[in-house]
Amino acid sequence: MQKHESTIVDIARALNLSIATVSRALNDHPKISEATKKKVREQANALEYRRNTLASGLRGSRTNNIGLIIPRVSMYFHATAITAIQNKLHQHGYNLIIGQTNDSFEMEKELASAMFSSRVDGLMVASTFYTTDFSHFDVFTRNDIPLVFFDRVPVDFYPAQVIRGDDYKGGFMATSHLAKAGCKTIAHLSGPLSCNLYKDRYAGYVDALRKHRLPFRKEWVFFNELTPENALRIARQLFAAPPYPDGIFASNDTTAIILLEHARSLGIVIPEQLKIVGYSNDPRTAIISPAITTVEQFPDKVGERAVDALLELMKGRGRRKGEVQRPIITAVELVCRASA
Amino acid sequence: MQKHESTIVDIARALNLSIATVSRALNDHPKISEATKKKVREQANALEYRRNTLASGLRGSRTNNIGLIIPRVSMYFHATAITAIQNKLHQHGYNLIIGQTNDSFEMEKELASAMFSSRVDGLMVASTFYTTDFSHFDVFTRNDIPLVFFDRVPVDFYPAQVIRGDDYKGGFMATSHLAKAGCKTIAHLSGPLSCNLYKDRYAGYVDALRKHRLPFRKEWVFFNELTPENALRIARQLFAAPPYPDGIFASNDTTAIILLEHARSLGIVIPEQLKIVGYSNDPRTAIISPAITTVEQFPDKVGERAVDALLELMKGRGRRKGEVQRPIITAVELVCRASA
DNA sequence: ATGTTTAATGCAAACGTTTACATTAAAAAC
DNA sequence: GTTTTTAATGTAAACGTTTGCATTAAACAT
Repeated sequence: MQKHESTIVDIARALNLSIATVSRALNDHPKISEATKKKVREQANALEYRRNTLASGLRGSRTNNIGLIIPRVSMYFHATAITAIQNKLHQHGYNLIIGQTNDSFEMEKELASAMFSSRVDGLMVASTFYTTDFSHFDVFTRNDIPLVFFDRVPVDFYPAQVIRGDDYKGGFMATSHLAKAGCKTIAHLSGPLSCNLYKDRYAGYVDALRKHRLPFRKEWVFFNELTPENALRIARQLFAAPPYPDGIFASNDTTAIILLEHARSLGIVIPEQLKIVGYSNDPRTAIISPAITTVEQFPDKVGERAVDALLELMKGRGRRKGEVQRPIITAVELVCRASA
Repeated sequence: MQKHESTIVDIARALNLSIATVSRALNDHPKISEATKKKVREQANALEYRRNTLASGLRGSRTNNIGLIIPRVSMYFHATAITAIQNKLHQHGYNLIIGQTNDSFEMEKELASAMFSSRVDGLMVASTFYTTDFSHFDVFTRNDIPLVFFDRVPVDFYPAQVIRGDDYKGGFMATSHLAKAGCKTIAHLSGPLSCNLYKDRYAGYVDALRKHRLPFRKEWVFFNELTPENALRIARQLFAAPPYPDGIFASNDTTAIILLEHARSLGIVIPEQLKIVGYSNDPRTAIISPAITTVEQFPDKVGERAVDALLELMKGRGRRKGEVQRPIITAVELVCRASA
């Protein structure tokens, strides 16, 4: 057996055909006779031939690889979205290259460059919390490579397709739910407003307060990154001394869980004395007791819509150059549980 | 500005140098003068040049891409492992290409082929539950492409590096813990024995029973795939009529959680009347009440060890051809909580 | 018979790098 | 002042495909 990976040249030699014919046969070109195609396919099998996608990508300027830049694959929302994305892309014959930023802006820049280097056919991005400058993606737009942002998207205008959940509505529903349940003093744990998610949820919170004629008090709103550490620190601060809030809208579930556990440890009874709403419908919220009311984002739908949008862009590539697409906003849903 | 992506040819033309010199300059070749390197780097920046990794991979037969084949990126263990893997690979200048099998054997074959096609420099695999034939990976071993299996690994001999947790010990510790806590009748929800994980945990279970002189009863051992549906079905079956088991060792946490919830709904008091131990230390086990005793597998360590092994293989590529590496077994730890 | 169409295949260039093997020019050695 | 060494750069082939443009041979039309 030959020692090197077999190529179409090997097949051509074995069958005494030209490499052009072999290439066409393998690509099911209409002008190649069925007999030849069959022979070629059989020989290819016998030699365990696999197309070298580097060579074919280089020549044909098409790699069938899609890049995905994402903060952390292990977060519930993203893990679920990835699954949907990968499945759908695979159906259409694409592979997925995943890069993880760990919410580092520098890493995001590096990854964008690396993705371009490997000539992905398209790129999907959920940016870091701190990305406000998106110019590292210019190389994609300039070279007309389809680019979609999903979930974490540019706050200011950037010429690329955007798919995101309806965070304003989510924030509004969550806060309204607390208000309707009788809460008078609703605190909000937001994240940095540089991120569209928190900005929109916060806006929903503010408007819901106004609608229900509840006071907005800035000492009950927090804008730190929603790490467990920060959550615990703020929980301590909130419950250091009365008056306590009687409702909390936390902009993510991890934070909601920590708040709940901390309040419980202080003997505060939930939902009687304190109501809590989280965001994302992380599996843990269903299991903790009392189970936490939260906002379902349908990460799989978001992922699928993002892929749809990307495929659409790839189809129309070249034509609609520079055309501005309007953002796609996906539905959210309040999941009512015992905590509120 | 030019319309096409810029290449080293563009740089060479702009500086009136040969493309060879430019290539060497960009690769920091020792024989190129500092002055030239500087000029080249500046021009590259100006033109927003990015190396085309297809071309360089084709020529140099090195892509800097590592493939990862995994059942589901959203499972806790794997999501965590991926994060560790990706971070560590990135430190060494590699990108990660992830393929998800959804535990389908057919998909695994397809993905293996696709990974080979894109000429990954190495491949990491956690196989499906049902993979017993590993011949679709032969193309890697035959072409001397580093291959490591982790977590879900071949049960029978296969000539590739293996990294796995100490599942036998995990099963043994879990069962012993129940026995020491006074359980006399310990059921075990295992998965299909075609998978090393379940096979080893089951073996640990059996040996622990023997050591503690407890009876083994085959009607209290189950080997179905550990889906939520199966878990619920078995839970109903176990508690349809007395005698009930007084301890259960579930081979995964999802199953343990469902058992716990079902038992609770029947009014069975945990841990007094029934003790439960799970496997994996899924975050949900810490949050449910009572919190579930489980086995920590340190997925990040497993991932890192797998990367270490892969990097090692890539270094020594060619030399130790055919040499058999012995499996690496990583530590596990019993996490004692209220459920047992 | 000769010209024309059609079907099947072949030739050779191109994609953007890397690298073995020159080549050149300047410096060093004699 | 010739030869030798050294440093810097250039030439051209190669990696494995794809594809525009032939070419060939057979089938058909005149």
